[in-house]
Amino acid sequence: MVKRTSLENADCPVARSLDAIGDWWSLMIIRDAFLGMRRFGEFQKSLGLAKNILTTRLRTLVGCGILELVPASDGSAYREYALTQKGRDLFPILVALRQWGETYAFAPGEVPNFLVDRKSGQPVQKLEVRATSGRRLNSFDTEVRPRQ
Amino acid sequence: MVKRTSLENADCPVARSLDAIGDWWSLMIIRDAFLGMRRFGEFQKSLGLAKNILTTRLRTLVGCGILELVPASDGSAYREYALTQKGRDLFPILVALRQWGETYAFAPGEVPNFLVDRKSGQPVQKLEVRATSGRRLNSFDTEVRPRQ
DNA sequence: GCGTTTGGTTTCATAATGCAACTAGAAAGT
DNA sequence: ACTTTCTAGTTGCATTATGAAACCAAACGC
Repeated sequence: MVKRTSLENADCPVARSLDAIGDWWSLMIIRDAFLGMRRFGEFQKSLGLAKNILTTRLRTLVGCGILELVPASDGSAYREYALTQKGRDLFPILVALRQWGETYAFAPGEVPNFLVDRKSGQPVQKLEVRATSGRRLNSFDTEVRPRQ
Repeated sequence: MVKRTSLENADCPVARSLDAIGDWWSLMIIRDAFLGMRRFGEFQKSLGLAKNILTTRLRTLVGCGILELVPASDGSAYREYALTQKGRDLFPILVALRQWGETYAFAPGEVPNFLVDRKSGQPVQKLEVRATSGRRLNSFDTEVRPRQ
C-alpha cells in the first residue's frame, strides 16, 4: 500500500485513516477479524485472495498496529493475527459500511446478512452523527475547522 | 474499479459497500464532495490525482448513483458533480473514518483539522454503536446472522 | 474573433495485483 | 522414526491498474 496523502491533505484525519486501511482487502481482512478469524489460512480461504497479497496486507496491518501476532490459541507453535485495541476501534467504520450496504447495495428481493446484538437478537441501531447536545446532525450541519 | 466480491461474500453488506467506494480515491472524492466541491477541476486540484484516474472514478461514482451530473450552479454550460441522497448517506462512514484517524493517526504534537457542528462550533460526538434498547455495544456484543 | 480555462482523452511508463509453482517448518499418522 | 499432510508463507512471471504528460474540443472572457 502506497502512502498517497498529498501535502494539502496531510492534516485530514480521513486521509490518514485511508492510508492505513483504505483498500479493499485490508477492510475485508478486518471485517473477517471482527468475525473471529485469526489464522492466515482462514483469511485466505474466506477472501479467496492471492497468498502473496494476503502476506503484504497482514504485514501492513501488523506494521500499523491494527493487528498483532500472538501465540496460537490452540497451543500449537503457529501464530495468529489478533485485533489490537486500535483495530477494535475500527468497529464503527465497519458498522457504518455495513449499514450503508444494507440500505443501498441490495435489490428488493435479496436479503443481506445482519449484524445483531447477541443478547436481544435485534439488529443494531442505525449510526447517527450527533452534536455534543445530542441533536442529530447531517453533513450540512457540520464543517471542518482547519486547526482548532 | 473491479468487482471483487467473491461468491461466499456476496451477501455481506460490507463487501457490497466496498465494491462501490472501497478505494482510496473514491472516498477522498466523496470527502471533498462533503466539503462542497462539485467541479472536476476542484477535485483534481484538491487531490492532485491524474485526470484520467479522476475521470474513471467520477464515472464510477455517477454510475452507482453516489454522485450525479447536474447543471452548473453558476449558470454556465458546464456541469457539476453533486452528491445524491445515496451519496449523502455515506456521511457516517466518513465521520467514522475521521474520528478513528483523529484518535490514532496523529502524533502527540500534530493537530488534525476537526469536524464541528456549525451552530455550536463544538466537535461532533463520537459515533457509538447501540442496541435498539440504547445500550452501547462493542464488537464482542454483536454477531452476524446469515440471513434473518 | 482570439487567447484562456475547463473537462476531459490518448499514449506510454511504472507500480500493484493475481496466479501458479515451490518451500520450510510444524503436526499428525503409523 | 519416518513419512505424509498441513500451514504459512516465498518466488517468478503475466496481467491489470495507476500515474505523468501531451494533446484536444467546447465553453468562456474580452
